[in-house]
Amino acid sequence: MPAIADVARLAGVSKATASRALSGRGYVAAETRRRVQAAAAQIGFIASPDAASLVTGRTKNVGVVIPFVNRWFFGEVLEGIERALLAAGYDLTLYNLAPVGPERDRVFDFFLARKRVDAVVAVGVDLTDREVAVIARREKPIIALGGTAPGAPRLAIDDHAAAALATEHLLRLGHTRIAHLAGAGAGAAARSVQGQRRAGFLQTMSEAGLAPRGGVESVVVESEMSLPGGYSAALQLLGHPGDRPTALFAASDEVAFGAMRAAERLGIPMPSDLSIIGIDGHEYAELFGLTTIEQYPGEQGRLAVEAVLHLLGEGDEADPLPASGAPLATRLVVRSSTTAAPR
Amino acid sequence: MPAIADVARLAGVSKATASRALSGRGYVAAETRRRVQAAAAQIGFIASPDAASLVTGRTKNVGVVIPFVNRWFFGEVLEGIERALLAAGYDLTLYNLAPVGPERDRVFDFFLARKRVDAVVAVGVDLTDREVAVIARREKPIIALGGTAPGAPRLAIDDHAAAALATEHLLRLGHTRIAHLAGAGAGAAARSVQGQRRAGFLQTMSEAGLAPRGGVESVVVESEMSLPGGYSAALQLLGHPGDRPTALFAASDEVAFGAMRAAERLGIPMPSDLSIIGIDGHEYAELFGLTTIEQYPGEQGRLAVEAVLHLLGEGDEADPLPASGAPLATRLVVRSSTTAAPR
DNA sequence: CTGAAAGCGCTTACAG
DNA sequence: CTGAAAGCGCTTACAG
Repeated sequence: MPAIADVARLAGVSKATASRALSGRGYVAAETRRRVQAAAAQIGFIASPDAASLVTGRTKNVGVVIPFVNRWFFGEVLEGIERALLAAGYDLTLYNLAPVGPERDRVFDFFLARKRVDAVVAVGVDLTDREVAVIARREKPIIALGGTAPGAPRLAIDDHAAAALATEHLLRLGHTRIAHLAGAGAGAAARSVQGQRRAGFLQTMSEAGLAPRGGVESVVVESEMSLPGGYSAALQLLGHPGDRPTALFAASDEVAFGAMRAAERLGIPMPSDLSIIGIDGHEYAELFGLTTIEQYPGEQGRLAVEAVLHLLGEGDEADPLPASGAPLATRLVVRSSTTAAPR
Repeated sequence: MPAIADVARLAGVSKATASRALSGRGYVAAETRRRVQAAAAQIGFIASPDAASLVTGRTKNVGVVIPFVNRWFFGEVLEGIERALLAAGYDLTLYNLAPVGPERDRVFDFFLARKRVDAVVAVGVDLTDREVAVIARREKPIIALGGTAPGAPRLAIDDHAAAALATEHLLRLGHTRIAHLAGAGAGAAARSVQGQRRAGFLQTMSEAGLAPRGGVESVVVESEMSLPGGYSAALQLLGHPGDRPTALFAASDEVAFGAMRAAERLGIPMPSDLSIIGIDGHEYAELFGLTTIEQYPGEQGRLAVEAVLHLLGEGDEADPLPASGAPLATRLVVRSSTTAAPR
């Protein structure tokens, strides 16, 4: 492995000059720079990032904390982050951790407590004060995407508004018996993504004078935010004899797909007897004719990286923190899964 | 940020002793070790991995090259790798790169050419000789999982055998008009995963005396290995008037789901008029009643890490390279999507 | 069992 | 514009 000393020797300059010529920082005569670059290319020199980190204090590495990799939203976000980071010459260190458990503590107390990353972006996870403190103590910026991190900049869609919009869409179609397939923990964690969606639904319903007679539990069913989760929740909800809802607002498209599957299984004609709307804009949504509130996780990942780089002082210092404050883009896309309420 | 010198001072020992006490390498009196550990804990010292790498030459970091994150197989593998790496105290640096393109070159010529990772595991990607050489020159071991890397240890299921088994299953059910929904490039890249599956299908068919009259193109359709890919390929295949196949062997479960969707759309009753089998054991397979050849990507990821750690000399040197040579586990799981051929 | 010294491969003031 | 020197934070022979 050639070191910078080898380059310097070959180019007939000092290590300092070689370093300046290669990094582009500091003055170097054009001719000298060319000679150094040629020498580096000739022996295949590539600077050791670890050695550089040691003195600059910058690792050019960003940690990404994410609970899933194999759910559409998370996978898209991750790909978006990776693409943007790579383009900026940064590495991505992945911390894929279960929502709770000993692994999570280990990631925060050991992995992220070291000086291996310059910043962390937390995707779809609610960080505790303690977890934020661990990272803040190392003076590393945090960006929360989707989830929450107390005191950290947050990039997210307005989940409450998205849920309200989805619910409005169903109301306008004349539905009154509407149920919500919520994410697990929606009732308990009010500020979480699933909590906000549930709240947006309930508020819109009650503003329409449709407070549920049987209590909230009669119109909100929680399940894992996945296709199988939606399937089993919908199976219970729709299979129960009695006042079956005519419309379902699913907390995610994957949950909606599961619900569609359950309705098929139960022989409920769609959309005539059952309308379904989701949130996400999943890549399969078009194929399944699912009406949904689209969001753009790949782009969200890119924005998160932009914010991170800004916080790290890369690029134009003058620019404000991108997307700070304003909620991220969403769009209602109406397809065949929603129609007028049966009469 | 406390450094090891701070710990040493507080514990009243030298940096060398502090280092030995904390790392567990070298002799340290039990009492001294306790004192050092207490001091480290007191000031929240955690060794800088970069500084350690510089002298040990080990980064405790593994690079993962993977073309997708958001396809079931790849997502599962990634989670399996991450879990195993974390457990071993290693970081995972993600290189999610498009199958071809300038980004790919950049990853190999810059990112992986540096001394930032100890090893790389390449998932579902066929590395060129040049790419392997870049990494080998840095003396970093490579493990290929699913794809191929010339000269590197390979972990994979026997794709040819899996395809043969799937085809056999359909043949035994009396099907003779069987088509294969292959992955893109299956015909061109014989040694790739999709190429092997295609070959296994064709060989089994011809051994059964069922060489296609219309040429290979009449029974093999290539598409992207995704649900939408399978959908559009199957739509073409099944929508065409004439001798419609009675069974489909899809190169992956996601392709199979797409085909099921296409059949529904075309009003073809399943499984009575059309049997479908896939490969993967996708988490949705059970829900959709899909017969498939299961594989276990999470476990495969774990095995890949085991192999990497072994190559890096961690753990028992005596153990042989895990799973070297022998193909990884698969299992035929019969569900409702396959049945006897219509007569 | 412990410490002083050297060194891993860079970059950055500081002189000149 | 360039070089000598110091130093980032560790670990590892080498003495003792």
